[in-house]
Amino acid sequence: MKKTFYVTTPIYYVNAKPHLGHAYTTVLADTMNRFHKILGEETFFLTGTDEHGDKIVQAAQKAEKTPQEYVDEISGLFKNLWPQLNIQFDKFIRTTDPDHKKCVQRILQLVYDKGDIYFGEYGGYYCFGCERFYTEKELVDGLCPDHKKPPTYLHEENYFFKMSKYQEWLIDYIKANPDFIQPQAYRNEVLAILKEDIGDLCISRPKKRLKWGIELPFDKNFVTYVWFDALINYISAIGWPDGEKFKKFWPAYHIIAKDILKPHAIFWPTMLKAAGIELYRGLRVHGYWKVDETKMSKSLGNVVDPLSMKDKYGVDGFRYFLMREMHLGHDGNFSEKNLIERFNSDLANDIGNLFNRTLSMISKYFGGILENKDLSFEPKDKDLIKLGEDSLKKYIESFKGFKTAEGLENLMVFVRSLNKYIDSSAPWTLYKEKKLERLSTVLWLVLMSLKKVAYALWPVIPESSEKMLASIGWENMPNTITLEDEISNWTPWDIKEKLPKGLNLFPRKEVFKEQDIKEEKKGKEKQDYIDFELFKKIDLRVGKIIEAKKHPNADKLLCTKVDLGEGKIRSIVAGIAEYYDPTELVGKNVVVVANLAPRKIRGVLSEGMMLAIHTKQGLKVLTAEDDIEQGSKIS
RNA sequence: GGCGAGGUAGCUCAGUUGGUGAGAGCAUGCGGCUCAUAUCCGCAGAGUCGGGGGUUCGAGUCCCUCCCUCGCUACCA
Repeated sequence: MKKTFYVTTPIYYVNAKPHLGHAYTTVLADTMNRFHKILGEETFFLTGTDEHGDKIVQAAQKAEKTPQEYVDEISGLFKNLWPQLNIQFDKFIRTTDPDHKKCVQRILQLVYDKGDIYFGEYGGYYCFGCERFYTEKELVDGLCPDHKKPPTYLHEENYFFKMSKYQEWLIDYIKANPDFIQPQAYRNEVLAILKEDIGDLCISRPKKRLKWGIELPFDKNFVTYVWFDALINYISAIGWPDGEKFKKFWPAYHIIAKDILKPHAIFWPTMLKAAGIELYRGLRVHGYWKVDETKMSKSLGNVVDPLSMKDKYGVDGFRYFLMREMHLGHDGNFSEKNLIERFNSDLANDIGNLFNRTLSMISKYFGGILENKDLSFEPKDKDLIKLGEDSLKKYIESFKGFKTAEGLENLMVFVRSLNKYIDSSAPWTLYKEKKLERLSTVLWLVLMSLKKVAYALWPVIPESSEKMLASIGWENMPNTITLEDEISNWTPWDIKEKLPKGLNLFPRKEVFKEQDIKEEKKGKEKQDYIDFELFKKIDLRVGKIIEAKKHPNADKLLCTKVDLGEGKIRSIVAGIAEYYDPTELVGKNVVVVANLAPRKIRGVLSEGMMLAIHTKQGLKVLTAEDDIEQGSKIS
């Protein structure tokens, strides 16, 4: 039976336009999918959209549409975008698909019947504007990121998944399967998270507040929330439990960005375990693309939309850069300058020119057809063959590990050596000296090498790869021979028609001028400052401490009452218990950030921040002279 | 504050269990070729391998310490 390969991207939330990050993840998945195709495997590639939740409902209202109309529209944007990047998915799943909903409910019921879902109380920060809970991490400076207002702490009853029950098992599993989560750094991170109590997972929302979701099969008053909906797409898409595709393709490789590591590395395996479903095969985690901010600054007038890069440099130029420049697990830096340099050196100068010069010679010396197929290799030819096979093998190994940058570098070693080989063989001299037999051997060897290079590049730059293969008279497109077999296949093929005189797939691009680079540097220096407007936003005031006591539930914190002369007394929690006795603080005039967002600290509300000086001896609260009026503004 | 990952040529990165003068590509400079997209090939310069200390006959590679970056986390606010 054919080996199978199943790869997924996350399903993308339909409240935002696709950006560079989405594009990278999906191109990587497509590249991996195509790579396994040319390894001769039967593959399946899933992507899609995540369409439930409040944010969608609100966005729909704004657009004066029903949620369904709204998600239909945005989901379509994603679905139609990918083909423009030559991304060929096998299925595009939407969490509003009826099949998906049924599948989610079936799994919920299964886990519920098993006793791993219970009803309990939930408390969290709730924003009435958004009609949703936020985790502390999602809050920006203690405020709802959308409404910039402090959330309210609410209790309500909900359903929970007994995730903690599987914590020990998961630790053992990850330790026993080093390949399960990669790269290593993220595996370590997951193990670190698992050292602490992961708790149980709240999986529902009452319908009275959220209707746009999948109803719990065992309680009509609730819908499921986020993870029991979203993660299950990976198996609902292929027809769990009885579907043929599920039987054939599961388990999958999941590609994700590092921001959703925890749900995929912890929630999802425990969910699968609880449902008695085989775990996924591997999780592959990549970093972020940083986009050079100065390039995007308005003052320079050179704002760059990364997706427009494909229009400027072609789909393949863009895809190549993404795959070549991002080292799996690390953050990458996206800049047009780097893209141009990479495009010119690898694609235009090395690969493109190599194809062009070879075709040109075959055309000039043999009228476009290499007839002599009776080749005899000299030692230097055999060296080239050895080197080519080695580099292609390394390429395959790297790609199997999702390390595209490393793989492409290995392939470039072969490409460079081909340019060297042409130079040292000097076909133009052979031609002058009429050594036509040797000349045809040299050109065949280069041509056969080019076939391998073009073939190996198909996963990354499919369109160009196909053009390259066609240009050298090899019309048998991928799937007729596996890449691994092709590596050691050094037999000439029939060239039926004259090969073209040249092939200019990647015309060189203009390099950035020095001027631009200097301006870029100038912009960078500016970033180290904050502007005056920003400073003005900070409201510093003098306040008198009228009461101070230890925090009931924390060693390092003091709870104080501070009078800012505004008619009400503020409660401020300060992390200075190690340095001050509560009594010695009372009566002091201190400096307070008056407009800092309120926040609960270990259960006590803090409505401001007391400034303090970090001295070698410890913290010293910044004080003002005693006769200064409370509420005085500092600037 | 704790844990983890890093800090190697201008840039992106390799450097096996410590051992011949520290590497590759890109970028820079010089030279060569002419089939080719001013492309290709060769040569060269450049690095106190984050700082300091230690173990060792010998350390980028082990130990300690400090500094910096990133991630996670916390009784930071």
